[in-house]
Amino acid sequence: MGRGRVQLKRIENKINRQVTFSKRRIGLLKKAHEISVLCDADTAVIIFSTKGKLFEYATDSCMERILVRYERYSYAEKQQTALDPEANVNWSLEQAKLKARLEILQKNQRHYVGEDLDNLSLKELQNLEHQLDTALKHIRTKKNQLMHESISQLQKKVKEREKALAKKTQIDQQNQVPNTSSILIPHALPLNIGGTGSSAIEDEATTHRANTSNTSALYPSWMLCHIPEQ
Amino acid sequence: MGRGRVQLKRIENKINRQVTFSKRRIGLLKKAHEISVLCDADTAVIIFSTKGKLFEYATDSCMERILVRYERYSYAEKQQTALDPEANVNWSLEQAKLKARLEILQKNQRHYVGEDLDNLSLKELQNLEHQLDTALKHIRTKKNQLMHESISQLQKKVKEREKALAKKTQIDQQNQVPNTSSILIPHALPLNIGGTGSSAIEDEATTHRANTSNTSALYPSWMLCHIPEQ
DNA sequence: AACTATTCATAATT
DNA sequence: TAATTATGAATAGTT
Repeated sequence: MGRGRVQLKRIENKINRQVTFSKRRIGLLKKAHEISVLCDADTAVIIFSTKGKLFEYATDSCMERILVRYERYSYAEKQQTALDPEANVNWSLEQAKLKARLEILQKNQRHYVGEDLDNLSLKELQNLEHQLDTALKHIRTKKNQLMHESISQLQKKVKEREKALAKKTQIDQQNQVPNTSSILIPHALPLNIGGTGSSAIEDEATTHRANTSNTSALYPSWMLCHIPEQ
Repeated sequence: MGRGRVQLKRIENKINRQVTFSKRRIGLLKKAHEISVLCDADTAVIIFSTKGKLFEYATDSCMERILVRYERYSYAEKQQTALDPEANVNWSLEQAKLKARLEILQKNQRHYVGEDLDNLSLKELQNLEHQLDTALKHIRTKKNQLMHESISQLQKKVKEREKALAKKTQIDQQNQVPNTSSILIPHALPLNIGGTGSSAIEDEATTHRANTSNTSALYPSWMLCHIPEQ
């Protein structure tokens, strides 16, 4: 990368090594974060510089959780881990971190339902507004999609019934039973599946705007972490 | 990288996610090795796939050494002593509960930002829509309130300055220095305070954000640790 | 699994 | 120390 190919051996020039370390460290942590988010992976990176300074990344900012998971994974080979006093420490740390995260999430949650707004700045309020606006657009898009699907299905059913009735009528007539007075002719269904008082058409207009809007870079990425699928 | 820009969010397509995971996993481990060799750093990478499979890299292939070093480095945070085994059980139970709550909250959180909507029913979508709609109203009310407050303050300041200038002018005239041509007469502020769309204040905030943080849009905040290495 | 068209990362340079 | 730039690497989408 950069000017010229790079040899995979220790950079002897101290300055260059330091500079390269800084750059690559950032790159490595960034990529760890990316695979974590993109691929739903639990990732931890630990880097000690030559001088012993620590840099780290962990999915959800919770290194201990991943390290515990790591230790547990290789538990089969080391039966002692569970009895190790240090494991206890890890547990309590994990506990504290979980609680902290819970609190943050709960606080955010309240913001998302429009509560506890008093301590927010104008800028924060604007961010929140934008975020919810975007979310609403997504939701309405999805809702519309579902409604259209269900309408299509209903219409399909109606047509089927219409056909069946027509056929039956024909048969009845052939059988010289010309009693058609009781045949029910289906009409178009009176569909008015509105959302929050707004009409479907209005929603659709909103939807189109949603499709073109940019949603990335709005949320703090940690808060959006997915639920592990296992 | 590759065809088109990639946005930092979970890849929903399972196949694509799996493929990307394989590729990026290799890339990440390779880069970990490179920084390790080039910059003489002690590096460890742990990756759990969605399905729980473990992948790892450690300088000199000795993960335990690095993990021990890590624990030692952050030992200051863990002053807690070992607990009796009974407490341990309770803790793990507590842990499980916390995690369950966290997962629920996280799932909700995603809904609140308009993601992961695929498994929701029409009714759930409508509820969500209503909830967010209400929240948005609260938020906008609060925002408007804040903006009005700040406007009042600004107008107050303007008036004060107006007064001061008027006074000074008077004094100048009394002192036979009739130079009033350069006096700036403040006008009413051009205020255009809308709800959602494009208010002057909103635009200004946005502009400011763009100017000051064009790098932090690219890198998550944790990555922007500008502490130079000692 | 192999192949590009692109974007990204970064070594060298300023 | 911080930008800029030329260049090699990584990789998303495709076959």
